[in-house]
Parts: sequence; C-alpha cells; structure tokens
Amino acid sequence: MKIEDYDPKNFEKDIYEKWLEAGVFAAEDSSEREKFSMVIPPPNVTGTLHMGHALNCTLQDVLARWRNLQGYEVLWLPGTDHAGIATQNVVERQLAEEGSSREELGREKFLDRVWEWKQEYGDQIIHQLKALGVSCDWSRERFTLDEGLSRAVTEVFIRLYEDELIYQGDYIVNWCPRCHTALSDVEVEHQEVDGHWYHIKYPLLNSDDYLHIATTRPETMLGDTAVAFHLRDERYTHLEGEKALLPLVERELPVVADDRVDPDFGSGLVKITPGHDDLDFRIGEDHGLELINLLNEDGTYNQNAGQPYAGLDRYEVREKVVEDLKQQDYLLEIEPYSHDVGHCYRCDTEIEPYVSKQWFVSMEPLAEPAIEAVKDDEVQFYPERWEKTYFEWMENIRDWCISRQIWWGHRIPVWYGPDGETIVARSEEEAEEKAQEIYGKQVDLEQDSDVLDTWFSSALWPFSTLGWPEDTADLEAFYPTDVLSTGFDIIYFWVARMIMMGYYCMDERPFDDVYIHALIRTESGEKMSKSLGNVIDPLDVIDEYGCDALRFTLCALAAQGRDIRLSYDRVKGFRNFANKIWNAVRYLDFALDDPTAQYLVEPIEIEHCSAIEKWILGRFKERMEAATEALENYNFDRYADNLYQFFWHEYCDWYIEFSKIRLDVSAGEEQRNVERVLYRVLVESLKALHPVMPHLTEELYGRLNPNGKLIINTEWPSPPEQWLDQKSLAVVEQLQEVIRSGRHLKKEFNVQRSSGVSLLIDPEEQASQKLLEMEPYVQKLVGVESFELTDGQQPKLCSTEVLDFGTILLPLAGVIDVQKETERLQSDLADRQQRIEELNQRLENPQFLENAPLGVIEESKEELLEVEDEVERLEQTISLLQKE
RNA sequence: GGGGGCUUAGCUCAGCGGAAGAGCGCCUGCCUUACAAGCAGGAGGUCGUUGGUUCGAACCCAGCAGCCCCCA
Repeated sequence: MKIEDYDPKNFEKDIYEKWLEAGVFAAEDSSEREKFSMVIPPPNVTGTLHMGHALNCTLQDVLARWRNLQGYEVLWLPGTDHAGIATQNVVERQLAEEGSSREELGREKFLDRVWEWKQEYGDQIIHQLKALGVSCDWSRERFTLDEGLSRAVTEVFIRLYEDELIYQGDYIVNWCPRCHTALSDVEVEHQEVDGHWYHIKYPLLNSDDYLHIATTRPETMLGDTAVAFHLRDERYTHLEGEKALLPLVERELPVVADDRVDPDFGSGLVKITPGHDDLDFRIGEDHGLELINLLNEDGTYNQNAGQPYAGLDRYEVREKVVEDLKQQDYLLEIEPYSHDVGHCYRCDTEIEPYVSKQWFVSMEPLAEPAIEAVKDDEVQFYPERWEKTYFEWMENIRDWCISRQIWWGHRIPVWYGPDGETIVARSEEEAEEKAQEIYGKQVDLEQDSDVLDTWFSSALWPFSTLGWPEDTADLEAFYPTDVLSTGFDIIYFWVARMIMMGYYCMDERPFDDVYIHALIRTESGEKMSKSLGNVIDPLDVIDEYGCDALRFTLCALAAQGRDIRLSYDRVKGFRNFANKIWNAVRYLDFALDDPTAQYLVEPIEIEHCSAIEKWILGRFKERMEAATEALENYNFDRYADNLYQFFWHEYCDWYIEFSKIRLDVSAGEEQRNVERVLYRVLVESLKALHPVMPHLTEELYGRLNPNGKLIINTEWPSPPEQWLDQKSLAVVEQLQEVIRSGRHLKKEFNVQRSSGVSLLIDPEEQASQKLLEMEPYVQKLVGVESFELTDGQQPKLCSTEVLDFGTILLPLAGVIDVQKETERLQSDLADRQQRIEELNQRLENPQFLENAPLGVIEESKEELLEVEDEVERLEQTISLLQKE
C-alpha cells in the first residue's frame, strides 16, 4: 500500500457519509446497554454556524463518541428552534423589499411564507453542523414548531394556567418599537449610551420656587403624574402634599415620598412617569397615581402626548420637548451623561418601558425545586462557580412575560368569548366545546392573537424532543439526559428555565451535569462580532486546515473557566499534529512486514518484550488513565494534551525511533512482538483520539484494518495491568537521559554526526549495567561510535555531564575548550550547591522534621545524598580538567 | 451600587502547598528514506503588588492595582 500525503479534503466528507450509511449515530431505545444522552442546544433556524457552535458541538461530540466507545448506548439529539422574532424579522425584511408587509399578506399567508423560508433556508445550519463531523442522531432531529413539540407547549401552558401559575395583566413590559412586541427581562441588553442629563424646572404651584428635576429622557415628562423624593430626605419632607406644575403640559403633580427614591442621585427629586418607567410604574401603583400611556406600538407618541407632540417619533419628541422647555425658560442645564439603556437583543433597538396586556408565568413556585436541585447537587455545574450566577438570578427571580406580539411561533391557546370570557383549551374544537358549556349555545370565539416566547418552547426541549407529553420509550430510556453543554450567556434564558420545567413537567431534573463552555475570542482578546468584521468562520478554517484540526484545537484550548483566544496559527499547529499521526501510519505501513489486522488479533507477549516495549506500553497506560479521568471531569484540554504529548513526544519521538533499532537487532518471535507493540499502541492511540479527530482516525483505521470494521464501533482503550512495569519505565527514562545528555554534549562542542567519538559512562550503581545493554540505542540515537564503561579511568579532556545515576563523558581531545567547559561545569556546580543549601536548611529545621509528611522528609534526605554525590563528582571533574 | 473572573517565558495558556510547564515564536545545527506540516540542541520566568497563614506558597487568606464579564 502506498500512502499519499495528508490532505483532509480527500476523506473527511466520505468518512461522514460512511457513518451515516452505517447508521452508527442512531440510538436504540430498547438497547440493553447503559444509556448516555444529550440534547443539542438548538441553534436558530436563521442562524449560520459560528465558532461558538463549533466549540460547543465539538465538545459534545467528544463526549458522545467517547461514551459510545466506552460501550454506552448514546443518544445525541439534534434540532433547531424557530426563533420567533428573528425569523419573523428576516421574512418581514424580504417582504419589505418586495414592497409588501405582513399586514398586507395577513396572518395565514404570512405564516405560509415563513414556512416556505424555513424549508428553503432553515436547514443551513444543520448542514454546517455535519461538516463538523458531529455524531447526532439525525433520525430524531426536532424543530420547536414540530407538531409533537407544539403539543408539549400547549400542554404546559394549560397545566400552568390550571395551576394558577400563568396569569394575564396590564403591566409595564420591555417594548421593542421595531419588533412591535414585548420582551422578557432577559431579552433586554443593557448598554452604555452617551446621552445627556437634562435639568428642568418644575414650578411649585403655591410658591415662586421651583423643583430641580433631572432626567435622561425628557420626552417622557409628558406622561409625568407626580414628583417624588426619598421619604427621609429632610431637604424635601416639607414638600410632601404640595403640588408642582408640569411644564409644557401644565398638569398638577402631587409631590410624594417613597423609600425607593435614591436621595443621593441628582437633586434627590425625581419625576414619576408610571406609564414609561419600571420603577415609576410600581411607585405609581402604590401611590394610586394616574398612568398615562404616551406611546404607540411603533415608538411614535400618541394623542395623550398632546399637540404638537402627538404623531412624532420618540426621538423627535425629545428634541421638540427640549426646544420648548428652553424657549419657555424651564431648562436649567444640559450636561453630557453616559448611562445604561436597554436594547433589544434581537435588533438592538432601544427598548421602551410600556404598559400593555401580557401573559406572565409566576416564577417563584417553579424556581424553588430548581434551586434545591442545584444546592443538593442533583444538577451540577462545571465549572462550579456558575452555580453562583444561577442562584443569584433564581433567588431574585421575576415573573416571566411570555406573550409576544408577533405571528411566528406557538399561538397562545386561549380564546375569548363575546363578553371577553377567557377559555383555555388544547384546540379550537375543545374551546368551542367549552364555550358551548359556558354559553349554552354556539358563539363566536376569538383566539388570542399573541404567540409565546420562543424560550418557552426551548425550556421543554429535553423532554418535548423525547415525545412528552406522550409516555414514550425514548423518554423512558433517555430522560433525564446526562449532560447539557452550553454557553454562560444563556444560563438565565435557557438552562434555568429547563431545570424549572423539568421539575414541573417530569418531576425530575432534565440533566445531571451542566457544562458551561468558554467564550471564543479573537487572538487579541476581542469578542468576535460581525459588525467588527473579526470573526473566524469555522467553515473557512475547516477548508484550510481540515475539520479534525479545528476540532482538536478547540478541544485543546477548552480549559475550564477561561475564554479561548483563537487564531489560525493555533489551528495550523494542530493540523501539523494530524499530519504527524498520518505519517506515523505511513511509517508502519512500510516498516512492518505485514501491516494488516493480523497484529490486532495477535496478543502482545509481555515475556518477549524488552524494557523498551514495556516502557511504551506503560506510558500508554498512564496517559490513557489521565485522558479518561480528564474527560470524566470535562477537562477537555487535558484529554487533548495527554494524547498529544503521548503520541508525538513519546510514541513518535522515542518509541518509533527505538523500534527502528529493535526491528534490526531482533528476530523471530521477538521481532514479531515489536511489530505487534508498534501496531497495537498506534491503533489504540487512534481509538483514544477518535472522539476529537474522528475522520482522520477512521480513515487510518480503515487503512490499517482491511476487514472493514469501523473505529467508531471499537472500544475505548483500557490497557491491562501487565502493561505497566515501573522498572522498565525507570530504565528507559535513564536511557533517555543518557541519550539527551550525549546529544547535548555533542552539540555543545559542534561534534559532527559521524565523527567516530564514543560516549562513556562512569556508573554510580549496578542498574547502569542494564543501561549498557542499551548500547545500540545510544549509539544510533546520539550518533556515536560506541557507548562504554570508563572502568573508573576517566580519559583526559572530556566534556562531562553529571547525572544522578552516573557521569556521562564525551572524550574530546583537541576539540575541547578547557576554559568554556570549566565554566559550564561550574555553573552546574553552583546550581547544585544552592540546592544543597536549601535542603540542609530544610532538614536542619526541627519544625520541618516535625510537621512535614514522612515521604517529603525521606525524599529530601535522599535528594540531599544524591546531590552531594553529584557535587563531589563535579568537583573531581573540574579539578581533573584544571590539571590539563 | 452588587457579584464574578483574570494577572505565570516575547505571545497564547496549563499548573494550584514540597527545586517553574506546554504550544507558538526566537537562536544553533540537520533534506538522518514516516513526517521540513519534520528532527536534534538551546536561550528565555524576582509566577501583578503589599501583607498574612504555614516548617515550607506561583498555589491558601486579606488589602491594593490593572484588565474583562454579568446583574441592578
């Protein structure tokens, strides 16, 4: 077999097709195996793949593939959500371009149009996910507006309503004038905006004096119905019960006292606008103040604003109001001021507090069990500190506004009778039946025109996707799921709500673990954003370096609790790793007599293993255990790092190099055994790497293993105890030290590769005898004529390195610079002497001897002896050198 | 205003109680027939700052400074 150069483009797509054809991603609910399940955080149908998806899906795929290899029946359920506002925006923009609008089309036709759009573009992100190689069970793909999931939404709404956890009312909500809908609190993003502080005079009614009022939104004064101060603010207590006159409007405003006013803010006096400010709304309620609604749904001012303001846009009103105040001498001052303003998280428009009739969910009762669950570790966050974020929100939870004034989504299952009677029903038919009972005759019903917040359906995702409210085999087999992996930014939006709904609907947690992944940033630490133009598109990266390289990069950088700074250079480095793996297989392909699956069925015979074989087997076992433990704790970086270090710097750098000699010096069964070890460790490494580099490992496994078995159907490596032999590990580590020090000495004096010198060792212990058996390796890997004992007779003019088990010497008469060599040794000596001092100080300290663990004391003593011995040898060497 | 995070080699980051680690970059040699997307050797760090706990602190605690994020 001739293996070509590594090029992921040649096989990544085909390999994915192969998995799909083999049906390896489909989960079997009736399987006898232990289950492992996850639901994907559903991306928006409007979305395109970004690096955040790539990271999150890579990590989930690592978990899914790893658990699969471990023998679990794995379900990773994929899907998308309908993204009510975002999707509606997209289609409305299309209509606008055509000179039409949703109003013109009407509700039904508009929805047809959105479905058309969804059919055509909605799968884009799903196709992109496949390019990442994810092992989702596509046969179970779900969409939040699917029939089954919609049924779940209706069911939950009705249950909540019947449990009196859903109510309707006129409340102040966050209104997006561009999307024409209410938003929940978490859908509002606070951003710092450069604005102004407008200082306005509010004349007192029965006095020549005036009140000094400051505001950032002067236009809202048109809806003021009071002025307030903190009830213990002695500057103003005498004003209680007085009246002020609202400029421009000339409305009389009572002056009220309330403890929610911040006396240290501005003048300590605030205007109260119950219709257009959250806090003012509540103060207004408590003081029985009039509420004036100034706004139309589109952000223009209505008749209540009076002339000349009615009909103008809110920003125009601001200008006009300021101008009029100025003209009528009510304006004291305008100063620049930056303050937080809420923005719509979908379209970035400044939101307006606005009073309207909306549906709400009472959250406190739902939050209680969800808080307990995390406290009792029934649900655990990784990293754990995110639990704090979760508690902070949950313990101060506010009711959830779930109605949206848009058309694309789950319509609220509520109908109104002719007299306004509310009928909640699972379907129109059921509503009619109920109406029949109430009215005793057929009446015209009108369904609530609003739809539900998309997150309402997302909150049900872990069980609605498995068939709830039906009692399905999938629910039985796969709920609760094992882990949810997502970003910190949707802990409130989604994670918390899923936990609440899980307990409410299923009486059980939706998942055991919540893994909160990092945020991907640019190389210089900026957030990636389309507007900044600094995004790295995962598909571009895949195109340039291959999917596996991207996946390995994301995994290797996914240390818990820290953002990821991504750059093409990082990916390039790991592409090189993929290339390394590829070439290792290439080497085996021609180095081995019979590079076939034969080696897989032939067990390794430990009795035919030299220390070198035992060393690589032992190292593999240790690395494998570390990698497995890392995955168990979601330490994806350590998993990747262990395998990277093992494969490149132990297997390739050392074992493959050793093996070239081993194959030379051995024969027969022993030689065959070396081949088995070479082959076996490589194949086991491929399996261990499969979760993170699935395509490459599948491709290579296919080439090494002509019987057609897929690596995805093999088992997670679990090396037997016999593979670990401490003595062999120690011997080979000494051998490596000898080789390193030989190379170092040669390099230090620019000795050419084949200059006929020999490397000598003056051994400290008999263990070195074993080392001498390693002569061929030293000879070849250092590039010396031979490796021998000094017989206690040190040759003159050597370059020397003192190791704890012996002194390494490179005789270099004529080449050596005595001065330079002396300096080098002296620096080594100084190092050691400093260490001796430290150790002595420690060992002479009675408190150390009293408090330190026994092991540490023993180690210190041993080390002291060793270092003292090394110092002695160094001094000898130096004095020998001085005699020259 | 409340809460959280970060500060370790030129850069990006691991380590989190017993003599400082990786990758990239840099310097020096090498086309040694698996791999120059490579091999070998090397330079480079008072682990932000001040105190405290400890026999011992990059690691635990407190204050300070500088960046960043969330919530109000």
